[in-house]
Amino acid sequence: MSQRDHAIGVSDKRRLGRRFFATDAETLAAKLIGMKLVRVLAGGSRLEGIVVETEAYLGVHDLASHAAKGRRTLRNETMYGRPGLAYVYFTYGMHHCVNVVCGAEGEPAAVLVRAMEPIGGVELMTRARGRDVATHELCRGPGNLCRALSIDRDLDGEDLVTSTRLWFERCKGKQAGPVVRSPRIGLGAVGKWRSAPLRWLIDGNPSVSRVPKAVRRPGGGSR
DNA sequence: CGGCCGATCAGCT
DNA sequence: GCTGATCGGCCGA
Repeated sequence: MSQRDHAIGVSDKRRLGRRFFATDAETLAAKLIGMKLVRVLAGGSRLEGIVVETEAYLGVHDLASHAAKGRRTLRNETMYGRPGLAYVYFTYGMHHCVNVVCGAEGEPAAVLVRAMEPIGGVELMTRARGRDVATHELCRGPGNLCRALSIDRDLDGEDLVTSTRLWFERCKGKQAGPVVRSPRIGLGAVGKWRSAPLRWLIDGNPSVSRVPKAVRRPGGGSR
């Protein structure tokens, strides 16, 4: 590993490379579950956690995608870039969301990182959230995750393969709970794309943003 | 320009 | 379950 990477603790062995991202959105959404996401702040502090929830946005034919029907603007330009770039957008006048661009360059596919279970830098994440929040809630939901990790449009276009500010690593260790699928969250009227099972999550993980009805446990209370 | 809407969240009923 | 907050982006006139 390079001197610079060594200085900030990047492990080239575990870090996900370009090849990992150069696949379709469904495959990547499934593969990212259980991976470690690392964020290093400007001051050098390291925040990290395990990805527990993702959503796939397939391409120009996916009417729920920002790039539906080939829509291409300044805002979503990154979606058309190389696999492994971070596509960060601002929405609802107050929230940011982070995606991983995948597929072939020129084809706008991406995976939205919806939730993460914090495993490092909890105090800094709590401070960034600016409110009293339980640890497992710090990165529960895409807006909360970006707030906790201080991710905004400044990181749009960041190359996760080479970045010293944001990247993914393979994570050894157990994954508590089976990976299940559900429809994506928060979509408008986009026909069949509203109900397509393009969301992946670890069933039973407390950092998942919303428990899908389809996998609610029999006898379990409402949530 | 004007107007509408959103890959959300928190707080209340 | 419902709704207000809050504003950049986008599209149509």
